[in-house]
Amino acid sequence: MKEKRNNRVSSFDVARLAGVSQSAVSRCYTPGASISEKSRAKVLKAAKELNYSPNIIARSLVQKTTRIIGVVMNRYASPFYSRVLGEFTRKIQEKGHNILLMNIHNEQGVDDILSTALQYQVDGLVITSATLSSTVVESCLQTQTPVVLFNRYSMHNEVSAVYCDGSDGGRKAAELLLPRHRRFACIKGEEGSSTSRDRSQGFIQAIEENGIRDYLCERGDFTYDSGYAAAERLLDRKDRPDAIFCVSDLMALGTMDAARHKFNLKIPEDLSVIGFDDIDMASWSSYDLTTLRQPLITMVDAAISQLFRSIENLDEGTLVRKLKTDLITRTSTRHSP
Amino acid sequence: MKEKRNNRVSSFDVARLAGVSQSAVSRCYTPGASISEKSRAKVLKAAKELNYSPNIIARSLVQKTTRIIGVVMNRYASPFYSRVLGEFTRKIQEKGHNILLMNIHNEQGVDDILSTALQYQVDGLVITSATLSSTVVESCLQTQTPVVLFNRYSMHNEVSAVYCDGSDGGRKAAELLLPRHRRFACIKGEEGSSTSRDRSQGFIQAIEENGIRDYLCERGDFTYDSGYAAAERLLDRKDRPDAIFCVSDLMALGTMDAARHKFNLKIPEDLSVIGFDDIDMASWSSYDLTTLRQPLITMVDAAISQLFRSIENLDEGTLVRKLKTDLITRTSTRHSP
DNA sequence: AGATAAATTGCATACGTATTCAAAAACTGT
DNA sequence: ACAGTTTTTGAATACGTATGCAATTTATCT
Repeated sequence: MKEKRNNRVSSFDVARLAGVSQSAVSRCYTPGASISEKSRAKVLKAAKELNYSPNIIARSLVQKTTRIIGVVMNRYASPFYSRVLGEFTRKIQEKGHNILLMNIHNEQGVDDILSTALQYQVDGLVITSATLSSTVVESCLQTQTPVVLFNRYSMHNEVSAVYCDGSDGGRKAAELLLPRHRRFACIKGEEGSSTSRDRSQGFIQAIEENGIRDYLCERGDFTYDSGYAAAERLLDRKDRPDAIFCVSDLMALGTMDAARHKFNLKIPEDLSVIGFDDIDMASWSSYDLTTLRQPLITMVDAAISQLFRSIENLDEGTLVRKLKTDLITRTSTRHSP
Repeated sequence: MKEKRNNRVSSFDVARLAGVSQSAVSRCYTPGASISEKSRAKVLKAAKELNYSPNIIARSLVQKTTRIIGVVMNRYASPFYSRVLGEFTRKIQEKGHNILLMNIHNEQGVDDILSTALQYQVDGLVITSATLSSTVVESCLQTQTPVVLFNRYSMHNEVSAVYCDGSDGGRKAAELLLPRHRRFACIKGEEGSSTSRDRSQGFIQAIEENGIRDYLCERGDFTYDSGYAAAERLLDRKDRPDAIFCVSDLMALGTMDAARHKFNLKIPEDLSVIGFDDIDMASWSSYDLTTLRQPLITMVDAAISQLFRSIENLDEGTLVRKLKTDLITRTSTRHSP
């Protein structure tokens, strides 16, 4: 079976029909190339007749540029990352490039995925969900493929990155809660997650600096359900917390639902909850969640412009940009006005 | 500036280092090709030393297959479509293919987007958010690019499609609500949306068949905010409805929040709300929304397997699959047990 | 018109791989 | 050891485009 389709029309076909050379038809599709109006007209007419359009794969081979950006993600079921992806595609398409979307399922397949991205000769790489092995970094350097990490950063600054200061965000959360609460808790994400680590560390450090040592910690995996479950464990205790910081909004929403519907607690009277991200749902009136907003648009802008600077002028160095979160106070927390 | 990078290592480089021909190194990466263990070892050693891996773009040119599937979407901020996208990427990657993600912003740019997808010589096309112009259909036929529409269908069955029976879903919603309610309303999506049209028609037809004529209609755009706003308009009336069918869950959630927090209504005592999709949030305990579940996994499976059947064996015809929704009854509606 | 400059054209080649084909090498059984 | 068979090999070519270059045409100016 599987007959190869050789019925694609090539530039030679339209050249023959138009009575010009193949070069001419190519030049017709190359902005700024030297071609007379007369030939252009003939070519376009023939092209339309045959329904021709240039084969980008072949073009990429000779031009050594595919106009493809690899975007590596995982869990974009998450509202935050699904908006991030939306912004990236919008911006990248605006720049006349296209997106090879690569999903990472288990952290161990990362190298394979990135290597196939490189095999597709992508012009650049956006990575939101993986730490790069040194092998991969080396491959990117060798092939001179610009890379920008999004909400990740590498310890040694050998690759560009844009991310949010999670530690500072956690600290802001603590500072908001400290005055009016007594028993603090934190719901973190997976052990290996750097974002979870930074955010919770900032929070914990700040409350420890205020002499508080007996705070509680639970772990989730950034999902609503895991937040709900973690909250159940916390609120079941007799020394239940009266303030919970969740390292993601989704877990915070789960926490609120557990508190209200399973434990019949009033928010914020009995319990303050604070999240991280500022996803759409945080502002829904059922939740009205106080949270640390990641400046999503700014972050994507920064990542994209850094990436394209590197693409257009390869000898530029790496750049790491750390942005601050904005504290968005809503009614899920008790706090001074 | 913009120096072309000619430092990529090619099969010739590793051939030279390994002391074999370029053909040999190519065969090393072609499963089933005829090559001795001895040469293979030499090649792999050299390849590793030079950190070589084959250029898929060049390979695609000769093999006439890119192993790329174009996926065309819009508004994947929406939880439903972001899960759809997640499933598609997972399945497509499992099959050893990759995804060219194309976002549609305004319905008029569709042709451009699809035509660039074709220029990239994609092996197949999944389209979730656009109706195809006849020009595009023709291009796909000419290039023999398999296409499958997702939650869209074309009137003339000339292209494969997988979608959900929206009309039947709307009817089920009506049947659930009819016994215990008196004033019905429907919140639709944009005028041009076929999914909105089917779902609302099914609903309206069913209640009309029961002799009810004075139902209300409002329009949103599938978002939470638009659902909230539409509900405000409905609930502000003195003849306010006691049952609202929304053609998407997100609008239903907005409706619930408006009812509860702006109008202080009890759900379901004062108002029943029913949605469509069964997104994650529908089952959150703050909402517990009755809804019509689209069998997302089944739908994606069907779409993928149809697509790959066409890819592997081009002479297969088109196939249209219409699936049924499942009514998921939760506590946002009054209904018989 | 003629000389010169400028724009256009087609030829040939390169991009990096897969693959056909004929030649060479490695086996097989006697 | 030898003819016959199978496996492996490298040279040559194709894929569809862009582009450097020399040749040709067209425009410009006196």
